[in-house]
Amino acid sequence: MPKTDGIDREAPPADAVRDESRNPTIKSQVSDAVLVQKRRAQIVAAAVKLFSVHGYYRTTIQDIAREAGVSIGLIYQYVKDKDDVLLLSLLDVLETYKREIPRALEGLTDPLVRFKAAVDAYCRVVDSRREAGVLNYRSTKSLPRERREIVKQAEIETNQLIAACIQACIEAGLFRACNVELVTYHCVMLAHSWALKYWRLKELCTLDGYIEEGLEFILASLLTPTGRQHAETLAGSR
Amino acid sequence: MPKTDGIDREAPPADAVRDESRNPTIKSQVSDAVLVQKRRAQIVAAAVKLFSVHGYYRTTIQDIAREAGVSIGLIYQYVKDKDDVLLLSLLDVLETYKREIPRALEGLTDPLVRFKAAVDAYCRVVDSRREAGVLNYRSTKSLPRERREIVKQAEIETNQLIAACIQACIEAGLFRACNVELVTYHCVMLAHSWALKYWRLKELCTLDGYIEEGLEFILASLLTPTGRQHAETLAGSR
Amino acid sequence: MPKTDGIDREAPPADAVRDESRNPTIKSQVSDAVLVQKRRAQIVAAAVKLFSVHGYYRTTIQDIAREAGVSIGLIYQYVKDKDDVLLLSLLDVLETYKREIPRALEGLTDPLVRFKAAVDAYCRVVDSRREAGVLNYRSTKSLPRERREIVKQAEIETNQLIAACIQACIEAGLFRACNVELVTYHCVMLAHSWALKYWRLKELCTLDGYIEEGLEFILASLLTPTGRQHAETLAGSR
Amino acid sequence: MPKTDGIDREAPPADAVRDESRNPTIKSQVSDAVLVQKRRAQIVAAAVKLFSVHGYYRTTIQDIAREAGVSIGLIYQYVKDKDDVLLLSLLDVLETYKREIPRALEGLTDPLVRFKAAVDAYCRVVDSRREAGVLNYRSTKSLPRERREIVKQAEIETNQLIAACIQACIEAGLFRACNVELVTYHCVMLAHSWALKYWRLKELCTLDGYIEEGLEFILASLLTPTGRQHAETLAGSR
DNA sequence: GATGAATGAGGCTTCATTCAT
DNA sequence: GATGAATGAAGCCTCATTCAT
Repeated sequence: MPKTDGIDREAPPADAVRDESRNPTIKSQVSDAVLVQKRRAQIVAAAVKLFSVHGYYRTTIQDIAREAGVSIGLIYQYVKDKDDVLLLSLLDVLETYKREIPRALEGLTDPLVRFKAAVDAYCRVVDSRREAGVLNYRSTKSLPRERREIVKQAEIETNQLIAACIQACIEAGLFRACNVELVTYHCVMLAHSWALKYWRLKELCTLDGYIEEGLEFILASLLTPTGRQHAETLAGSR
Repeated sequence: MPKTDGIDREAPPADAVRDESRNPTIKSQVSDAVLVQKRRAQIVAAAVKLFSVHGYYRTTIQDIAREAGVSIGLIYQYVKDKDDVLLLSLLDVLETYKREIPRALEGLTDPLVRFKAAVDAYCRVVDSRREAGVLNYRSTKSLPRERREIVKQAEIETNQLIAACIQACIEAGLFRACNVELVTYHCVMLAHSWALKYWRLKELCTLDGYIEEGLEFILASLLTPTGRQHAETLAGSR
Repeated sequence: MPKTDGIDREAPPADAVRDESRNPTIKSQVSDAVLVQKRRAQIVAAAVKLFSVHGYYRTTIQDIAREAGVSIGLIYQYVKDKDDVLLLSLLDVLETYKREIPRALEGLTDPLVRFKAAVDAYCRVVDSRREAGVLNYRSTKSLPRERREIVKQAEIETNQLIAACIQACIEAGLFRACNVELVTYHCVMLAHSWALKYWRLKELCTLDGYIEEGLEFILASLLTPTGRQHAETLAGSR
Repeated sequence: MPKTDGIDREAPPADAVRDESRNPTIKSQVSDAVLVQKRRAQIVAAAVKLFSVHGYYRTTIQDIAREAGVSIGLIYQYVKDKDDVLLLSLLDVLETYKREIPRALEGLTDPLVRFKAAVDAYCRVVDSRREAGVLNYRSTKSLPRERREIVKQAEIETNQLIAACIQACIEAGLFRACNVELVTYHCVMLAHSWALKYWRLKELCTLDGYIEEGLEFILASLLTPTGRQHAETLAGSR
């Protein structure tokens, strides 16, 4: 597990590894790597948008082609299946998480600050692509088992970003010893719930309020007396 | 049943209203109410099972008919649409929640005990129909808006069962003042998460451990000093 | 191998066995056996006609449906695949051979007469469904290996009808000892060639002439002196 | 009709005529004749191979391009159509026959020897390109009528090579008078059958045995008493 | 009330062909 | 001359729904 500030140094390699292990699974008939990148981005952008609104099954390849401004045939040069488009789409969303959380941590060193920033960032990325976030819950099961695993793996990797922050807090004596991955899930579900239950939550509080309240909830259980003091200091100096 | 101010007095009527407002939307060509009840149960049982495993779109009416041991034509005598079957199925799952939670509260009077029992029960019902629980997340959006509302309404009503317990604890001075419905969602998502992330959680802890840890998490934030004392007393007397 | 007059007594059972072993390979979603029989006959009749004229790949399921006067969907209730339709079609043609040759032998007892009648009948059935006969040569390879085997098996069984006649002639001392199955193929190809090369043969001779000349060709090589005498006696008494 | 040794003198012109009448129908966008020749050979070699194995319709232009080691676009510079590729492929096979049979006759003068050599050669070329030989039976009908005629014409020309030998035997008094072209077809089908029924024949005899037996079969019917004596003399002197 | 055969619109996917580079 | 990315018409097949028995 990374220490206080080693997190963002660890993440990129993990990212690279995932990418390496993922792209081979989806072969394109086109060899030009740059073009593949570009076209797939085009296709996925359209797909995520449509899948988010209408769901996987109600969205046709025709729809995606039209939205992306390309022909149906073109899609099939960059993708084997409609399933492929879904996989790419789901991964694209998870990718966003993995890109944005580290960005929010840049320059931050205090473990508690980093933890709060990470959860805050997670909630905000989810908010920024709310429908897309729900997509994972709706459609992952539409994938064949093997591909489902790829998605799960990507989720676990994103979770690591949070887990590392928690771990750092524990090691700094700010958090009590706890089941790190389980606590991570509490944080993850806090973020996801915002998207999953947005239809109701939006009537109960603002995103800011939601995050603040959620963090307090989590911290109440995790902070050690030392951690609590540290938190108050931070609050005071703000 | 909670005391305080009548929440439980609100629920049953709500139930009745929901039922009244629901069944009329799904008309059967068959008039004999008992038969309708029986046939629908048969159909829904098959549907929930298949939807849970294969998803809504991958399950055909033919599949459902075969699983239910009836003919295709029969299904269309008790249901207008494939959508109807989905709605009925989703409501059936929510129904279970609404049936089981009150059962777990029977005979309990202490507010804190009731709260814990409610959350515990919720987690356990969800666990008992894990796949079915996920179904709501996967397929609710496949429903036309109007019907989606019915499902949301049913969810809100289930939430009331938890909310009432929280409210009671607050009124008994055991919980701090809080946004009741928001906290309810924390509890609800605790239960739902068990199903949604079962693939990973099952490797991190047992259901018992999950519930216990989850409750502690929530209580850490909610209990007042009084509540904390009360909780310790309860633990001691156990 | 059947004796002089046992042939037609053996064929039917063989037929039955093949049928039993064939139908299970093609499952229908409809259970009513009579209806399946009727519908398949309808579909196959249309398919053979169209395949014969336009070939397998140029014929669409739509075409077949239209020709058969049924809907596309109906076809798929009696057949799994377009491949299935092809298999059924090919077998249907072979079936005709297996039905017509024994019919031509009914009541005939003299081995040489029977042999000539068998070859004659074969040539005439082929002529009666010329295009369909060619279909086997054009399209059998379009079938997956396993199904190709079924067709080959059916061909071998048809060949047995000829082979039995040859065998009987040998046993009666009319034909010299020879590689029965190989000679059978000469006879079979005589018949098939009429269809395969009809475009040219029809300008060289009539079917009657073709058969007569072909039989003479074959008999010239096979008849023993005894056989030759017997043949002349037959010719004289005619 | 050519005499004893005029055959190979006649063939080339016929060849040239056919070539003249064929190539114009298939226009290339490339003008350099040598290059056209080379590229087409490359394309056809790949096509024959793939068509033989997978059939015409299951083979894509992409497959052919890959097998030939050229681009898709290049193919369309040397060919108008996929149909064109098929025509070229079918003719290529027939070409082989027309090249190999005369080669087998080189230096032979005795009519009976020449006849046997011709049939023997035909059977052996067919054997050497068995799958390709079958291709003509499978795919000629996939061609539009006009082009089908070109293929038929090419077949008739190949037949002439055999017909000439038969004619020579008749004129030498070795064969009885007979319908030369019809008998030619018996010979042609003997050769073709080896490919068409190879799946079964290969289990009944060797190619050598097949040819020998086949020739005896044919000769039994054709040889005059003189011819028969001649044949025995040849056999004795061998 | 129950059945299940029949329908056909609509989706996914392939692949011959074109054309800009 | 050569390339291969792009196109989109067309085919196979599925499956919700109907209706005659």
